[in-house]
Amino acid sequence: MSPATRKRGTFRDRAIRFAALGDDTRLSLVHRLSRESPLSISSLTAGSDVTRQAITKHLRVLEDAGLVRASRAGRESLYSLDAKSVERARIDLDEISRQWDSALLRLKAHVEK
Amino acid sequence: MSPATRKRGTFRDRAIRFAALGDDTRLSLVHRLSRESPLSISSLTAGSDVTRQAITKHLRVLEDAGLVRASRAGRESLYSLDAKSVERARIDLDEISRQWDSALLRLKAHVEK
DNA sequence: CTAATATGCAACCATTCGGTTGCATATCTT
DNA sequence: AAGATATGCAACCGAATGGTTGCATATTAG
Repeated sequence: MSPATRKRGTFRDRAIRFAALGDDTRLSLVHRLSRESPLSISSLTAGSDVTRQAITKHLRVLEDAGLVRASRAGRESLYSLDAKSVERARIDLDEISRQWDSALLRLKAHVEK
Repeated sequence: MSPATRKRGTFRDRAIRFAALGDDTRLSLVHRLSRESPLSISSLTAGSDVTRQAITKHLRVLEDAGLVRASRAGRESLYSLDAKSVERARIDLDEISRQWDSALLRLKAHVEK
């Protein structure tokens, strides 16, 4: 199933995003791309302690999660952050917080009754 | 290193939180706990399609990431969401978004100059 | 007391993951 | 054209993951 045809909002889809962020190398890539985009695979590899191939794989994971987009420019592959996808992850966390808050309110009301 | 003594804010620490959320079974546990806490392992297992042992392991992962806290009540282990930890994850995403926004502003300023 | 319930511990298994190395290919640069 | 640079592809490897089953133990209910 492609990202486009895949139904939105299942736990799996959301989990894939979080899983992509759930590795320190990838998280550091996301941070770099949030400060400067686009960046090539080589420049992303420079300043990392792993191989270019490892970085390539990580970028692929981020891309599959929709957190990052790639475009070819000559011999370089340039990666940019997809801010929308980061926002989607944030919204997921917001939902959890909201449900928690309202659960607390219900509990409080129940205790006071 | 215990969660308390571990230095805050490294990519690894943040990544561990996201990694804990990066599994659909665990994400669904977090969702349930955000609506109703505390819940026992048994009740969390009911309504899931995996074994109690699997759930136990997942809860342990969530607990190690600080997203959830356990307490014993008689023969039951009761798990609650730790809202602070969810908030911390949200803050991490906010930081990424903010850096992205300011990078965009810098780019815009540069182009207009 | 006895049976049922709730959990813990440990071993085991297949798959995924993060990483490497080696080689091929495409695109500049000179 | 030739060399340097940037990337892609594939095989391989050890460790971590997600899951199971079997058995032991503790607590509560009848």
